[in-house]
This record gives sequence, C-alpha cells and structure tokens, in this order.
Amino acid sequence: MVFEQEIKAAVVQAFERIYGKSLDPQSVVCQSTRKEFPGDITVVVFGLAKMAGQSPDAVGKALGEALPELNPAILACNFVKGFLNIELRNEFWVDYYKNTLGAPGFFLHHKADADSNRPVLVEYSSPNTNKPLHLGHIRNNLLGYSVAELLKAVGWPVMKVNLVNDRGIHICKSMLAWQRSGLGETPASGGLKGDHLVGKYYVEFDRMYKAQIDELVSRGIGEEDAKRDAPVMQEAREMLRKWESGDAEVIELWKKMNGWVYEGFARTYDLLGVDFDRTYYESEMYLLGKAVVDEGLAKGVFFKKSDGSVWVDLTDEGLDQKLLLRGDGTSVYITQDLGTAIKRFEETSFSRLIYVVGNEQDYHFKVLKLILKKMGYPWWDSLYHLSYNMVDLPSGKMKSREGTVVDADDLMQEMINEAGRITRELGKIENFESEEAEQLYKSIGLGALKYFILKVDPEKRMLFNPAESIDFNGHTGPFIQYTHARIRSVIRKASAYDELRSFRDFDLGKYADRMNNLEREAVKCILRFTDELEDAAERFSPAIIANYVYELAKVFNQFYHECPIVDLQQPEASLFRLRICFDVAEVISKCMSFLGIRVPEKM
RNA sequence: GCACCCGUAGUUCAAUUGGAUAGAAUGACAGAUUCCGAUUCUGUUGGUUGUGGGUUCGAGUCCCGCCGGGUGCACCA
Repeated sequence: MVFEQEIKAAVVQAFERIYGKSLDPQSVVCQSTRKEFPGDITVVVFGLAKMAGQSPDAVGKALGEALPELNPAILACNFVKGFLNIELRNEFWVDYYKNTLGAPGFFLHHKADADSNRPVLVEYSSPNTNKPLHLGHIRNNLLGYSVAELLKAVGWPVMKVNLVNDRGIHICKSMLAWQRSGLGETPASGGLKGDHLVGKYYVEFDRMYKAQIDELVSRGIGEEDAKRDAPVMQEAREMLRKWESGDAEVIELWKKMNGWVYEGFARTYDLLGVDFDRTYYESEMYLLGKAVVDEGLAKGVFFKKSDGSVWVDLTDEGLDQKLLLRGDGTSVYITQDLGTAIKRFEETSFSRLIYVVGNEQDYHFKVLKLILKKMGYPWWDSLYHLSYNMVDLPSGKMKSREGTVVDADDLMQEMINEAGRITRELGKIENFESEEAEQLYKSIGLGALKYFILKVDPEKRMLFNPAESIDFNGHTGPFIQYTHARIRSVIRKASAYDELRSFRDFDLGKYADRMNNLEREAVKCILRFTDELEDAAERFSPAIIANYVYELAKVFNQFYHECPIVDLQQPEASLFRLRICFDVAEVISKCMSFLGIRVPEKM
C-alpha cells in the first residue's frame, strides 16, 4: 500500500513515546480506508491496545493526536470504533503521483529480488492431440497466459511451456479409425481444420467401438469382457505396441496426423492470443520416469512388490500407496511427471514451477509434491498447482459423452460474429475500413470472452453467459474497452487546442491545492496499480487485476460525468484532468494487456 | 464408503486473506427522456453469507457437526 511503511514507522515512534514500549512495525495492521470515512490509510488499533494494556479508545485517540507531528504528509486523523483513519495531504498525493507515474519506467516494474534471475516456469494448455480444444482449455490457456504476463510485469523471467500429450492409446484410436476409413481424407481435401479432422475420427472410433460392444453383449458376452475384447480396441492396443517398438509405418501415420493437429492448434492459439516459449512432447519425455524409479529404490523411498511393480507408501502423510511402475516395467503418468519435474529443475533451476491444470487433478499434484519431498528434493515446495474448476454454459453442463462439448474455435467465432452484429447495430463505426472493422469485432468478441472468464476466481465453478459477457454496459470486457476508447477520444479532441497540447509536461504540483475529491479519488485509484499488480502476481490471480481495472474504469466514468475535462476558461484544471485521463488510459491498457485483451483506440 | 473443492441479493460475480454498516453488475419496480413494451439517464428495492455450534475485541473468511452441489479414490493420461 502507498505510504504504508512510513505510517507504520510513525505509529511505532508514537507508541514508544506514549507507552514507553517498543513495537515491531510488522505488528501494525494497516488497510486502505473505506470510502464512507474521511482518510486514506487506516490503522487497526485493537492489537496495539492489547499491547499497551489500555482500551482501544484511549490508544486510538492518543495515537491520533501524536501522529500528525511525526510525519508532514499526515494532515489529520480521526478515530472511529477501533479504527484510526489517517488523512494525507493533497500535496503528498500529487508529489507521489509525479514521482512514480511520471517517472520513466513506471510501467515496467522490476522486482529487486536476489532470486529473480531464476526463471518461473508456467506450464499450461497441455492438449491431447486426438481432439480439438474446448471451452475448458480456454479457461486453462487464458489463466496460464495471463499469470505468466503478470509475473513478467513484476520482473520475473518467465518461461511459458506447453506439454503436449501426443502419445498413448487415445492417439492410436483416431489413427486407427482414419486408417480403416480408407478415405485418405486430409485437412486440404476435406476442408476441415487438422485438429477437427482428427477429432472426427476419434469420435468415429468410439462409434465403432460401441457398436462392437453392443454386438458382443447381444451374443451373451459380459460387458467387461466385451469392452476388453472388442476387435477395434484390440487393434488399437496392437497399434500402440507397434508405436512403442518404433514400427515405421505407424510412426509415419502418427507424425502425419499429429502434424495436422499442430497446424490446427497453432491457429487456435493464434486467435486466442496465447503463446509458448517452449513446447515439450510427451513422446520425448515419457521414458524419463524410469531413472526416477531406480533413484527412489536406491534411496529406499520406493519399494517393489512380488510382481515387480514399484510403489511409494504415503500413508504417513495421510494418503495411500501409489503405483509408480507397472509389473511389466512400463511407467505411469505420475512417474513421467516426476521425471519431467526433476529434469526441468536440472535444466533451469526454476524458482517456481506453476502447473495450470484442472482441479480433477488436485490429488495427483498433492502426491507429486509429496513424493519429491520424500525423495529429498529441497525444491519440492516450489511446485504450484494452479487449479481451476469447470466452465458451464446457460445451455447446461459440458459432457463429452453426450456430445455437448463446446468447441473453442466455434465459440470464439460466435463471439466475434456477435460482436460484429452488435457493433453494426449501434452504428458507430460507419467510417471504419472493413479490415479495421474486422479487427475491432475480434477485439470485442474475444475481449468479452476473456474478461468474463478471467474475472472469476479459478477455484470456483463458473457459468459463462455469452450474451451477458458482450454487453457494453456492466462488469464486462467491452465496457472497459469502450471506456478506454472514449478516453483516447477525449484526449484526441483536446489536443486540437494549442493551450492543452502540453498536458503531459504540466507541472502537477501547481494544481495540488485546488484538487477536488473526485480528482483525488482518481489519482488514488491510478496509484493503486502498483499494489494490485504485485498482489495479483504474488497470488497468481488475474482476477485481482480484472476487478481492479473495472473499478478504475468506473472511477473515470464518474470523473468524466462530473468534471468537465476540457474547459478553456480554466486551462490549468484542464491540463491536470487531461493528465489524469491519459494515465487512466495507460493503466487500463496495461492491465488489459496482462489479461491478453486488446483495447482499441477507437470504437 | 473415504478424501479434497465449492455454497454470498431473483441471477452472475466481489469482499484488501480475521476488520468498520457484506459491495458491484444485471434483473425487477418507480420516475425522466420519447416514432417504440427499444435505447439512454436518475432513484428505489433486494441478504439470518446453506445450516447448527465453537474460537475472540471482531467470523462470509478459522475449527467441529450436519445439508446440498462437484471432483477424485485405475497397473488411463
């Protein structure tokens, strides 16, 4: 919080002077003052009263009288029911504003941390190559991208990594169905995006598989057996065996079909606006786990059962026993994850490894960390599972079995179309080139989607309402984009006047004593940017920034509504207000860029 | 059955991580504007924070018990 350290120091000083007891500045609890009370910073005095051995009332009043003398920035204090509100001078705010926002590099924050040369790895997206991306992936990608951007903004070196699940039985299923169709369909021939084409055959496999199961069951075979013995399933398993043994024909088909999928994914990522510094493939990583198993056995952390399978016992941590290596010597998912984590630490010495993965894997990551802890890796606690819940739609839950999965490409396109429809209806863009208009529809449609998803706490299951998200009023992305565009427009118009063109060089101090409450609120809200940014980055929470930028936009709207920005009778007020407008727009565009949302200059 | 997550205005979400009178948006209602049951303003309404206990100066937040919703408990990934 702005000025928090100084206030704490002053409180400590006053406390010592009055009660003769020393005080740890950490034990002073500060918060920003609620709007309904006069003041900027509030000290909670209950704890101090206990230490002083007097009533909160007495302590609060005594401190309130002593504080203004201890720091010249403090104008006055008022005390209400255990809360000491401290009011700072206008001059303080303006000085602070000048020295921070005005200073070069304000928007490029750098954390002076000894650890900050060690990278933070953010793993997100992690798609399977057997089907296209869906709504759930959108939440994943948006979270991963924006957490990475937030960490960068506070000065961490960040690596965005994608771990593609490109091998396994499920991949073989779509390969098999494609092969059996005998059509030789390709993205070029079928006009289908590569990932959708492969997804189509994955569904086709499932159809064949179910038909065969039904057939077997109708001949009196038990369902369990039917599932295991269905011919297509046996073929798929055979194909997986061939893949693992390096069969040239299977590998070639695998490469070809995965290639189609990657082209498809690239287009989806591009439209969604996310990117990666490095992409890993499970086909290159899945053998890493074996070395881990040997290591764990050597350290006596793992044990072997009579059938040759390897386990770890986590009962002392309140969990159960966990399999790490099958009896036949093949590794399982968690073993591979152990291997990759260790390898990544060896390669990068990451200070943090953040996994953006759905909450159905909460248990998995808990186990992963505990095994690393047991194996004696001191960095085990640097792993962080950024867990997120599902996204529902007004039409109901997404169930892959019922075919109600919402495709990411379709959804994005619908959002863009809807943005176009609404924008044309409002008829504000007659003078736009068609190319420019298309860009605008994209910004609005995708901005609506991104903002709506990111503003919600990831842990919570959420409902995405497309119609509500794209409203130009309300707590939405388009509202913030629109506010930004209006500010830019005000500034463009003001720049037509010679006497207002120099607002960026205006000496803010000249106006400090005339600053009104709204202007003061606006300045305070702008200055909160630094705190919110650090908070959001520390807690890996884009929602904090999303909610802050909305508040800022509302403050501007109020400001705009009640103070004339351009008033040639009062050039100094105009210059001051333009300067505020300009910085509000800068902060909005900065915050939105952390969320991966574009803010148009005009709309 | 066991474990973990969630439960806040009619609805969708907040609440500075234990702080003040639980806030926004949207809906509904009233008024203003008016080619319009549209749009845009202004105002009002709306809550025993699922429930019952506990901890303390102070609980939506922490602990225990219920109720409801979700997920996990594979030699799948």
